Amino acid sequence: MVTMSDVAREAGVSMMTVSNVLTGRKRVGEPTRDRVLAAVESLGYEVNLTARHLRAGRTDTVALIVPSFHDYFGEVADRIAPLIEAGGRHLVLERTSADARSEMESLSVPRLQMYDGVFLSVAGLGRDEIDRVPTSAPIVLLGEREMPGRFDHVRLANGEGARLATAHMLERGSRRVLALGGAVGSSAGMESDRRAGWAEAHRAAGLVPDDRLVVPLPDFTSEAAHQALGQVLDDGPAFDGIFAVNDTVAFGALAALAERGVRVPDEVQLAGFDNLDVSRFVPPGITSVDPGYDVVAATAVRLLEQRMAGSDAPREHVTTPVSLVERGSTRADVGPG
Amino acid sequence: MVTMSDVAREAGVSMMTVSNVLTGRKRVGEPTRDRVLAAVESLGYEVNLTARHLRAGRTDTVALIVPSFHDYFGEVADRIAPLIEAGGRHLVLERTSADARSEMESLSVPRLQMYDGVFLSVAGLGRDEIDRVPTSAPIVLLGEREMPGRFDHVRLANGEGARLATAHMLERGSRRVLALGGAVGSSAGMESDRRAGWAEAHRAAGLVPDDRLVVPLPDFTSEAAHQALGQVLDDGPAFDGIFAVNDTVAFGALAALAERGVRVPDEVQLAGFDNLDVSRFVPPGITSVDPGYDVVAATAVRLLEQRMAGSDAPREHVTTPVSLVERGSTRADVGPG
DNA sequence: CCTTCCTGGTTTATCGTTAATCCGGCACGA
DNA sequence: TCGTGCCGGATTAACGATAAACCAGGAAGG
Repeated sequence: MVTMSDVAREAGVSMMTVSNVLTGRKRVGEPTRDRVLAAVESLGYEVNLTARHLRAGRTDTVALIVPSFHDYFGEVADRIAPLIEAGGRHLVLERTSADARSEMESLSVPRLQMYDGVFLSVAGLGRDEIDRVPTSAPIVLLGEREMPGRFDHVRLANGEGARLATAHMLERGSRRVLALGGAVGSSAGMESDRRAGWAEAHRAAGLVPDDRLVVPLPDFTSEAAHQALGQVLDDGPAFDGIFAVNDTVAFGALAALAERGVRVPDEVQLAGFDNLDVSRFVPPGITSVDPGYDVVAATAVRLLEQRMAGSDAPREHVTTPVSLVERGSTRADVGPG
Repeated sequence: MVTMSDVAREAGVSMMTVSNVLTGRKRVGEPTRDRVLAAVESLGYEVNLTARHLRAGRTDTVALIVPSFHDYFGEVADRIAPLIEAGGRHLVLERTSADARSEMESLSVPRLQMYDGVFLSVAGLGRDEIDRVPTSAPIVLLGEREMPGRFDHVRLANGEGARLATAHMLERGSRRVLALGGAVGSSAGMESDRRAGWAEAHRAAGLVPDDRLVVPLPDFTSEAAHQALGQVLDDGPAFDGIFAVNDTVAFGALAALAERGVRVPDEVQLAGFDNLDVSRFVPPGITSVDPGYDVVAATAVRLLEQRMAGSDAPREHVTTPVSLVERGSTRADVGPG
């Protein structure tokens, strides 16, 4: 590896002069600069960023650490990246998950400290892991869990989104809306928020939420939803609407319905959450709660940059608004039933 | 920031002893170890990875640098991550793209050298950028471009996949299969490979490929496909099958067909490429070419680890096999027409 | 009793870069 | 003529960790 001192020797100057030429932080005479540049060129020198980072005490890099790059977080990442770049920093992504050991690993404090700032999704994390993370580092939590106040936190208006979607289907004639992927217990997660919204919409419509309409899922995949809904269709309670906890789950539901010839939205209305790009195109178009990705991204970046700038203002917990995008999977008008 | 020397002072030992306790690389007496650990605990010391990396000359980190985290690369990333972790290293993702400046940025040699190894997708890159990358670093290219032999390279059997899908539809009664997202010119990219396979299937079936059936797209998004296919349906050549350059494009096509009441697969068969998870669930199930993600990932990781181990064996260019997954969007039997 | 070896630890030097300081000259104003 | 400044550049000293060499003291062996 060719280092700065090689260049310095080749050009007959000191290392500092090479550094100054390359960073432009101090004035260097024309002829000297030329000799340095020539040496750089001929030796093929490239600065060693690790060394620079050590010296500088920062990495100019921000990490987004999420359980999966798909769907929701993929969309968020796409929005955050340009904002971070605009701030002169660099964004990298890491996954939690894989196995438990490597989850600890990527959340280890030393690793977090390699970054000037971190967006951390707490979706799949235990409370213990989070409690081990020191408050000192600039960290913004993304996610739906109720979290200790120690960190800035951006979350969606999950309850409101679920309420919007469910109310919409109730308005359009549904009477028994399944909550697909709802949590039956009272765990403090995204799914319980969404379930609360589902229940609230029922009550607002003068209906009593029926717990048998809450269908839990082992995970929020299409496959799990496909299986579970198949079961319900075969020998579960009757229903005429589905609020899926997210769009991926909605696709699984769509497949189960199609297999049994159940027409959407005529017999069953369907709404999801996340408003994925593909949801717009999958016939008949999946009605979905839009998380307002741009706002989520902008808010998260604002909080993080504030923290990276050294602010010790009180932590903020921001809930960003959501909206309902109506498509063909729910009825445009109140149906006959 | 609390450093190792703080710990050493607190414990009344030398820095090396602290280091040895923490890394376990040398034996340390029981009472000394206890004092060190106590000091670590009380000061909240955490090792500085940047410094360790500088000293060690490696980062134990591998990067996957791709144009987007969606779809194909999202799937690949999911498969590569555990394999890299299993090798005791850490995987991070970066995006090329954003703007041109930051594209250069993330591909700059200094940045690449921060990683022990790099998977690089050349999808959106100019030849110039690639030529600037030195061969010395362990780099495995992922992608469909014809690339200089300087790098290890994993690519899909694109032509074969397109041929499989097209032949399948021709067998099942289609006579005029659209190539949606094919390149009309002879640019050396994935789309031209796929188009070649499309043409070959036609010839093998005794048909003359009709260039008017090749529909170029500005980009491979659902929206672009939706627009373009709408145009074709309104006043383009007649067709009874669609080979979409990827599944995302296929979704756009599906929407355009549905809007006009064209039945799939009865009137038009549809096949895509990538076999995304969702393609299995979107009614009627999208027939798709499966890229064999596991093989792609395993091959790429094998090549990179070889290179990281210092091998200077000749570069390998591996083409991994694909397979066709038949679903409801193509006909199970030859139809009446 | 002296050499040899081991144990548990310290000292020294270095990874590659850069902030801060220092220094020799030359120009310029008083 | 002598400060006073400035300019271009060199020296010094870190950033935080660790490999390698070194060393004190006791045990073992002859």
